[in-house]
Amino acid sequence: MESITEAEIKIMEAAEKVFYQKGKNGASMQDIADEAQITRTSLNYYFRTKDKLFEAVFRNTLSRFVPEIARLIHNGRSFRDYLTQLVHVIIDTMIENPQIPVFVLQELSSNPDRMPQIVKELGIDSDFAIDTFKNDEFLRQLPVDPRHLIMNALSLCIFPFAARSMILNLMYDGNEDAYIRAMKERKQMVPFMIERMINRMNDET
Amino acid sequence: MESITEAEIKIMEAAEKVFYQKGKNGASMQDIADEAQITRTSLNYYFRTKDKLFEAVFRNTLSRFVPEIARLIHNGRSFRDYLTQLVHVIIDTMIENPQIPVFVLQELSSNPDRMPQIVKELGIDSDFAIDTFKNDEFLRQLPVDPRHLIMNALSLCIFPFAARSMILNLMYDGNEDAYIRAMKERKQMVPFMIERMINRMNDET
DNA sequence: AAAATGTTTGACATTATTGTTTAACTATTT
DNA sequence: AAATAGTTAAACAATAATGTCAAACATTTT
Repeated sequence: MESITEAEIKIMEAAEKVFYQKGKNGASMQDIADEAQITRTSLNYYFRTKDKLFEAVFRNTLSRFVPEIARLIHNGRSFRDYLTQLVHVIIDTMIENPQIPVFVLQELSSNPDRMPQIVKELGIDSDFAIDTFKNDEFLRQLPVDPRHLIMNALSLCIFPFAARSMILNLMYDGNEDAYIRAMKERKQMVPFMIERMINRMNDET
Repeated sequence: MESITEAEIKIMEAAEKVFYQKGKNGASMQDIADEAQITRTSLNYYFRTKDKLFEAVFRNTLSRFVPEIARLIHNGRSFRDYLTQLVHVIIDTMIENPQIPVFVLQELSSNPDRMPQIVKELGIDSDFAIDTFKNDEFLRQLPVDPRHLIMNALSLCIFPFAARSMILNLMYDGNEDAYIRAMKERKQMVPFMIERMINRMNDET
């Protein structure tokens, strides 16, 4: 019976906190053990190596939103609907955990293979997704490359969290509530922009 | 006579390469010494500590685009012009050095104080910039919060480089030329979108 | 309660990393 | 060429970090 014990949960929470804050290499096993209030030896007992622990935390992080996105893709809704829903899932997740973007981007950049692997395991088959988009009649008649549309949606959702400290301090004067409020506004604004983008492009090109 | 020697340049180049690749904590002084083909002791001779070396590399990175942006702000052009130029500066810089976004965002997140400090030294006075925007008549009559506009412009420019490996592999099949071409397209597309954003918002709200 | 299983701890071994010192070496100045 | 300043390198010291082991301890099963 392989079930997740209380201790493991406590460790994962501590590890997540420390990894988010200090990054994979900046965090030591001792830091994490301290945060979890156990000895470092116990940490090794549960997760054997730092890399295994990191992988567990990373997978856990991705599992907060990747399965939802997988469902969106496989539900076969229209591209418009898909983008709108995607925006909501992403922004809601990031409001809960603003450090995710840097954490994920950092790992993606220093180890480009791990993430695609896990994403696949969590239910997103990139080939399937690409095929779906390629066969969407709506997309086929769009004068704008849908890849730009997807990039735009992701950019507009994720970047403001990736650059959180700068934006918070420079634009919102360190007022966290104002910052969060702005991020929530974006849940409406981004789909609106995407929509307008598609229409205008249709009009003018 | 404090001038930059050839050795220092060689070291900075090596350090930049290694820091970009492995991050501040992932990179060791030995890694950098190897890359620069000198002994680690020489490295310490020139830069004394790892943190000083990192700071030098970080400042050097910022100096590639921050002064240009500072000039844009102080030239007192209209907000529209400013955003358009900003987009060009950023995308051009990132095409030259796609690893900058993750490098900077990582440091910004783990050490939020260093960057604002250096940015100021490189000529951007954030208070001045904010005042300028606050007094722009065009902005005052806009129905959309200009902070969102700035966030949007930055997001659309920077994120596609921050998530480079994912976008390259999933959307452009690993074809670097196609990826670069797409990024160049965005130099036109992003200002166009910002423009449309402003107009449509005016029309409909 | 004896046995078996699971968990915690302290001690250990190993390696990686950083920064310093001292001596050798090189180039430049006087 | 003697002296000076600048550079390199080997050796050293100190610490930090990882992973393993065996013994102690606790909990559950038989």
